[in-house]
Amino acid sequence: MLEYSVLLLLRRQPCYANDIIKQLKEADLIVVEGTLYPLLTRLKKDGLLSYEWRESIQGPPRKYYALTNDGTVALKAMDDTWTSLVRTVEVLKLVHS
Amino acid sequence: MLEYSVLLLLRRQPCYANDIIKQLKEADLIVVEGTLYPLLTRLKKDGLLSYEWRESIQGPPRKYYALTNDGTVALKAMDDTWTSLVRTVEVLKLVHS
DNA sequence: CTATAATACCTTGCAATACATAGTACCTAA
DNA sequence: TTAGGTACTATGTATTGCAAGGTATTATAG
Repeated sequence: MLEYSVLLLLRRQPCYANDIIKQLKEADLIVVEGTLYPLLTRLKKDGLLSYEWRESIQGPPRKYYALTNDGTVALKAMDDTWTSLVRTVEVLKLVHS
Repeated sequence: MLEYSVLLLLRRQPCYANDIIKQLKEADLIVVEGTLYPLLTRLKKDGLLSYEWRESIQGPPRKYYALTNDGTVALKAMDDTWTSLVRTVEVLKLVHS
């Protein structure tokens, strides 16, 4: 689900790690560095994300991650998976109430 | 989410492992023995489930698991957590579309 | 010029979860 | 008494998330 959330975020525009953490927090999802960095590295390794270095106004340069074509395809698949999971829970709620 | 699903199932009536696997499959959730048994043991250990042995028509006796009071309380909390997660994803979908 | 603080990225170790696989125990029927 | 089906259990592995600590770059204060 976190992977899915990150891809959703990056659909709009490239972001770097702290951007992502901040935006997830705005959606009530608390994620820390130790979780996000390995996740971004993994998604990059799997070809779903790419990154480019951009200089910062203040501080060291940042890795701005963006969706690749494969990432867009994977995101569509996750859309279906997520929808299916939500539906599963709905069914369980209804049938066993 | 699987934990949540199992508690939802057991809300209606006590079930044993194969019952649960079958009913989850009917809701399009594939779970295998190696996953479910440790999960049931854990929920029992945490006091969310109790079980009683019942004889079977054919084969060895079965452990029928049921929600405890603590389990019912935990289920309510999971309801909120799940609703929150679903809402989070909805927000991410809308804001970043 | 150096030291400090802030920012950004990365690594390591641990715990929890899910799976594959194999194993044990019980019951019925041939 | 043995074979097969059912039910429960145990072990090892991969993945995921977190805590904690570490490295590198930049700006600012002394």
